[in-house]
Amino acid sequence: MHMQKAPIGSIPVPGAVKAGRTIQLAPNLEATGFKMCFSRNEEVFGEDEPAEFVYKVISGAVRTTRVLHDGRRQVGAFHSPGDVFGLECRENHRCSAEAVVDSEIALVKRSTLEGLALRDNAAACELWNLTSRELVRVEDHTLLLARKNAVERLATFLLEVSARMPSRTALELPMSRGDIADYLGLTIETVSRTFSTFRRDRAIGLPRPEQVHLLRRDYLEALADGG
Amino acid sequence: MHMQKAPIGSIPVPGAVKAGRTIQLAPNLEATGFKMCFSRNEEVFGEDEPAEFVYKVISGAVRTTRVLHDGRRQVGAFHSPGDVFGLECRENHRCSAEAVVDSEIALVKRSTLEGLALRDNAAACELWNLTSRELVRVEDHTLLLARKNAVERLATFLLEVSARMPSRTALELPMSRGDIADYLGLTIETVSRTFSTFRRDRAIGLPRPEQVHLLRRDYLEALADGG
DNA sequence: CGTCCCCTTGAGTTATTTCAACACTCGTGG
DNA sequence: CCACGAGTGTTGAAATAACTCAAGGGGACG
Repeated sequence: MHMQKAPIGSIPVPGAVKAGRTIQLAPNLEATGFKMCFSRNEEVFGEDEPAEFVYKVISGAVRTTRVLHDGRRQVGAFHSPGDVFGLECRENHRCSAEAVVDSEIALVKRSTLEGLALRDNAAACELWNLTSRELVRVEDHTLLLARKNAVERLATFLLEVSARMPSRTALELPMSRGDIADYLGLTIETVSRTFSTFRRDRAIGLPRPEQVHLLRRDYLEALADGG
Repeated sequence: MHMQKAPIGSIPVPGAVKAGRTIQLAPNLEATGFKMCFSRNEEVFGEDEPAEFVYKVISGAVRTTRVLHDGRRQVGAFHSPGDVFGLECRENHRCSAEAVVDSEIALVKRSTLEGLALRDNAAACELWNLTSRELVRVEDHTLLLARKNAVERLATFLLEVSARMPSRTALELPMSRGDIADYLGLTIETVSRTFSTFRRDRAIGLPRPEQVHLLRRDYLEALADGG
């Protein structure tokens, strides 16, 4: 729909779009594409829009979301630099995607990839791999949503973020409490209260809402595994 | 582990294993495999076991489950005749699978499929497709688990089952209330009470616990979509 | 006929949500 | 420089959806 319009109209830095670049989506998967910049909370693509591109986070962070009719929202995933997202088997996107903070994102035409997959067997396997890994992540998340309580969910979340960070103990959370709540199937208040519980128990340091220090990783790990 | 032992030792009907059959896993994906019979609640494969085979339900029904350390269980999926399951990108299974009722299941060696995927591009795309469709299903399920209440969850479940049934209004549920509860992230009691609520509201008929008649599909659909 | 298993129902409990108030940060403009 | 307002996060108190515990019903089966 506005695939062509909104993103281009929203580039914070002129000249941020550079066509003809080679984008590496996976170890054995390169394709021609371009980069774009998205500002905080800007939509990368919307639910039900034609899935024309596949995306990769270069810098920043992206969330994918879905909403029920009455506005209840779910955040399906947070994507960090290096992550591929928007890879669909349907013609239309099944979720929307927004930049959590100002982000640089690489785009590759979906038709380019499909053509590649038909010719190049290694490419097809890489695409399968990307989808498989996403499936693993989502399945882990369903276990969290189905059977873990608030404390266990937040502990799992913090360790998940930590695993994708350069520093494993000093976390910088780019997303808001609301985003975390919608990711974990909780409310903002419960997330906030649980952060406070962890701080009171000296499991984390919380100098600022977005800065988390993991003081007792073992404590969080025990919680995350549901014991 | 007991991939070789337990299944073979558990065939209810002698001669149920027939080697050398051609199994059709998808429209353009056939491979040599064999069929086996599993009795009610018998394990098809266990969590963390080497993923040696890929499976397809011929008749009956299969559930995949995962458990937390303290025994809390989640049912990740119910598989009906025609469904492929156990297709993993890791070396080991990430969940266990059990027959919900006496079931006939086709097995294909994973290595056979991988060899096929490397040679045949159409086959690789079919495998990717299978994984993608599973991802779609699991993502829908996370929205249910994250943001729907008990009534909406059960309404969604009934419509989901109905969509895969020959008769769309007279459902025969092969799984127990406990299985449904673990699939929907609820307790047995809540599932049972919600069934009763639907019956009281004349949305379903419930002559026996496992027989459900959808009397007011529109009513259930409105609930399932969260409005 | 008794036992086992599953399902249902009731009553009381609890984790989480809801509603409400307040604190903090950060621009903006007087 | 300070006042102001918007946005975000925290905390308290009350409400509630779902859970837990407990009892009883109904088939299936030996």
